This record gives sequence, structure tokens and C-alpha cells, in this order.
Amino acid sequence: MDVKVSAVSRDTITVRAEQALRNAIVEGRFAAGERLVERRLCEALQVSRSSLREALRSLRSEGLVDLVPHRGPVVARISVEQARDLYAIRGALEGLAARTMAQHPDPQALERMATALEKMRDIQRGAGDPASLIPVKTEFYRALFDGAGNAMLGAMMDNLLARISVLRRTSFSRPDRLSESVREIAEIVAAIRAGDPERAERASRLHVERAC
Amino acid sequence: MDVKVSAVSRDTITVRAEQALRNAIVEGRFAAGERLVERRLCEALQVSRSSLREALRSLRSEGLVDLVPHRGPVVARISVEQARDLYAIRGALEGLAARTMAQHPDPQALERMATALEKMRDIQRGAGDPASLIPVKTEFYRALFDGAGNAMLGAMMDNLLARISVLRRTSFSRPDRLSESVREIAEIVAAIRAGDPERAERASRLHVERAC
DNA sequence: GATTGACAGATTGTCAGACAGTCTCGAACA
DNA sequence: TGTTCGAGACTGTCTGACAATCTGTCAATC
Repeated sequence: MDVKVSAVSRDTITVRAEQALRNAIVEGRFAAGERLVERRLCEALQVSRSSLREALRSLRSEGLVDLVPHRGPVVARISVEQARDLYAIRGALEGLAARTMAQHPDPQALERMATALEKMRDIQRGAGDPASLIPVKTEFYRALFDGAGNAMLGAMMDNLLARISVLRRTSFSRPDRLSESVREIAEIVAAIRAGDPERAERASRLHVERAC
Repeated sequence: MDVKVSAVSRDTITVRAEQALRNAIVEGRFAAGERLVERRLCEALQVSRSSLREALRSLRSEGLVDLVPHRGPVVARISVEQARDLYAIRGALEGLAARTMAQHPDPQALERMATALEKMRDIQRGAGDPASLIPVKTEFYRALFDGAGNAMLGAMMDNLLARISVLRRTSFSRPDRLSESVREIAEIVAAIRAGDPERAERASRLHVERAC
């Protein structure tokens, strides 16, 4: 069990444990469905059971772990139906973000999106580090939600993406998605730049639908 | 196999504390911004501090309480911007639900919605108990999300509505909204019945926008 | 052989008590 | 008026404990 809380930080121990666990799950250091025995986690994270259990409660509300009564915490596994649901929601929220941003395009956020898009293109044509794809995508979405200026939406999206990242490890993804994906994302950026909310929303939804 | 466990709640104490607190907040027994001193809550709920704190963590993730470090839990207060954000999200999700349901209208859920609508009409023309308006509305939304068949969406919506109910107590609502509201809801039902996703989504969004 | 029952071991649910760290608020002070 | 400084009030965290519950195993039973 290979998780550690970061050394120095002003956050409370519980919060750090929470972050460490979240990262571990999102990065796939635990398999979906894996049991998380409290005492073992306590040792790994060097925190008391009280703090650990508080952290687990938070993660449960985020949908990253299941807390089965009298059986303990388990890394959440997502059924096919739930995956479908998840993507439908993501489509709606991402569409909302794109639409909102298109109404008042923020040049700075737009710039960040364009940069991210360029990097994706590089990777697609083999000019960039393929491992950096995920951070680049993350940056793209973050810019989108910053541009939409809806903090709550951003938080919800972070959560959805965390769950999807767990899901993604379970399922397979077609490798040839990238070029399509880049095209779709380019369309989103173009629509926002053009200040066309309808088009931005449509492009965004289409992108999520295809990604699903 | 349709068997039930005993009527006695099998929920853990923590979960029950969580539910009790959630209800108290949603029903307005605590004011937004009110401090929730742990020891006092422990006495009120008859649970230990450990259990209480776990419950509070859950509610934090739901956005119902703020956990200010070294200051303690506070009933979440929602700023004007957050309220705007909240309604935007709600519009998108409710639109999604209406659209989804319109694609495959489930007669049973549709029936429930129609019944709820009728009750609202009664109340509007003074024939029903005005206090029952909120449960009726709740039933309407629940039917909508059941009909959409997206459990995750339903859970998110429950959460949004909980937060909105806190918000509503803070702000004022125009009393003459009801008749408009009924008209808008009727349009949603009609669109779903007609199996027209686009129209259902539009109607739904419009309704949320106006409610805001 | 499949099913049932019972038991031991492993884990969770919950509590009480303790103590240091941090925040708040008013009094004393410049 | 503005600042400093304590005293109290709470929270953050840990430890230890014990009952309730779950799981896997193994023998008894049909």
C-alpha cells in the first residue's frame, strides 16, 4: 500500500489524508472494488483511525468510495448504467460551461484552451510526450470552467472527472480517438471564440457523447 | 423476492445523525451561517463526537455545511453568485432529465407528474392546502428524475434542491409565481407526453430560469 | 455432494477521555 | 483610538476499548 500524505502543509491532517486517498484512487493505485481496510490505511497514511474515517466519509460523498456497513470502505466501482448516466451528466454540464463561456468569452481562459489544444495536436502527430495527454486535457477543462466563471460547476466537474478516471481504467478506450477528439475540441474552441453559445453547447455535448 | 428487514432502522448511528442534521438544515431549524458547536450537537443528537464529526464530513461534501478549520462547522451560506451558479446547473440538469424522459416516456412516471401538476393547480385556485405545495413539488421532481432513469442525476438533483431550500429561506420569493410556475410545468409535462426531447428540454430550462 | 450450523478471527461502529493548537473577545494598556 | 495579552471556548487528533457484525472454515446432516 503505497500512499503518503504530503509533508508540510497548513491543511489539517484529515484533509491531507483525504487528498492523498483521492489521488491514490484517481491515479489507480487502488483497483476499483478493492477493499480498503482501515487499520492498513492508518498505517500507510500515518494517521489515526478517527482522521481516516472522516476522510473516508468525504470520499464517499464524492462517490469515490463505497462505505458498506460492517464491511468497510471499498473503492467505488461503476456499473455500465452508471457510466452511461455519468457521461450524460457530464455532457449537460460541459455543454453548460461552453455555452456560458461563449456568452462572454474571457480572452485569458480562451488562450489557455487554445494552448492546450495545440499541445494535444502535438501529441497527436507524435511531437509531444503521450503521457502528458491527461494533464493537458485536465488543463483544457479547467480553463473551460474557469472561463465559464461558475465555481460550483467547476467543482462538480472535478468530481465527475475523478470518477470517470476510475472508470476509464476499468474499461478500454480506442487509441484512435485522439484525432477525432482533437477535431471536436477545436470546434468547441472555435465556437466559443465566435461567441456562439448554441454552437458551443452543441459541440461540447457532441464531444462528450463521442468520448463515451 | 420481496422481503423487508425489520422496521427498526438498520442504519448506523452516524448515518442517522447525518440524516437528522440534513433534515434540520433543509427544514430551516438552523439559520444559514449559524455555528454548529460539536458538543452541543452531540448532546442534541445523542451521539459521540466521532460519529457526529463523520456525519459533518458527509454534509460538507454535500455543500450543506462549511467546515472552517479551527472554527468549526457552520451552516453553509450561499452568496448571490453561488445562487446564480446553482440555478444554472439546475437548469442544465433538469433540462437533461426532461430531454431524457421525453425520449422514452415512462407512463407511470408521467402519471405521477400529471397528478402532481393537478394538485398544484388545486392549490393555485385555493382548493388545496398551500402548505403541501413543497411536498407536491418534490414529488413532481422525483417523478421527473425517476422517469429519466438516471439515478445519479436524481441524487445530484436531490442535493441541489437541498441547497436551494436553504437558499430560499434566505431570499424572498414572489407570491404570484405560482400561476406562472404551473403553466411552465404544464408545458414540460405536455412536451414529455408528446415525446419531444428538444421542447421538453427548452421548457424545463425556461422554468428553472424563471424560478431563479 | 450439497446444505446447514456453528465457531473463531478479522473488521467495523461507537464511545469516552485526553490534550495540544487555534480562535475569539474583552480587559488592560499605550 | 488602537494594540496587546490572556482566559475560555472549541476544534483537531490520538489512544484504547468493547460490542456488533461479517467471513471463511470445517464438521455434521440430509
